[in-house]
Amino acid sequence: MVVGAILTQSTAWVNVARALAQLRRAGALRPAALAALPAARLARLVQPSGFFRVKAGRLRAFVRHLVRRHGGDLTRFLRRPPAALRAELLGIPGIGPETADSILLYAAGRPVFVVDAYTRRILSRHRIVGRRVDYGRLQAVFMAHLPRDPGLFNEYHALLVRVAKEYCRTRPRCTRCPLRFDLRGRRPRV
DNA sequence: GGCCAGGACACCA
DNA sequence: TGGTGTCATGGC
Repeated sequence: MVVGAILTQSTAWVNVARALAQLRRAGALRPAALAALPAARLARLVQPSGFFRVKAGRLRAFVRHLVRRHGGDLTRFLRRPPAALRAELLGIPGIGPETADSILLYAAGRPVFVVDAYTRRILSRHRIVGRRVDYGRLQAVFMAHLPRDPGLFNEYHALLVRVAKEYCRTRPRCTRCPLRFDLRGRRPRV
């Protein structure tokens, strides 16, 4: 889950799955094995997920931190109090708010709502928040109005992604699509 | 061949 | 503080 959270940065999950399959075949999904992998070899394994040199560096930064600070014990690391774990994750190069929260929710099972480009896009298009709302404020909208249930946050986020993807998939040539604008926050094309 | 995709970060004004 | 470029592959 941690590796997937890093590899999925600005990348469709189907390509992340390819990289994960290669890592699994190489026996490189355990912290010790990942830490022992030469940078060039790791980069080749994660190549299908794009930005492979950057992501290989980020994976290495994470496992280096895990080994140095927690003896490579991922379970112990993930059992840290959520606020402390989040702060620690944000201190690792290449892990920002969304990646940290993905690890908290999906790997550590903590009730943290993950805000991604789809979440921002849907809420801003419904005028629930402004286009330039910062990550923390958008996250607070969900955290303040939903029960703090990891399973609920997990499914809620998954449904937002599904709705957005399905809407666009069924209307590939719809230039007036209300959801279709640049995920990086630039102006809509419509 | 162009466009775009479930971020993070450095750099600049 | 906000805007922009960079990282890079793969599907359409």
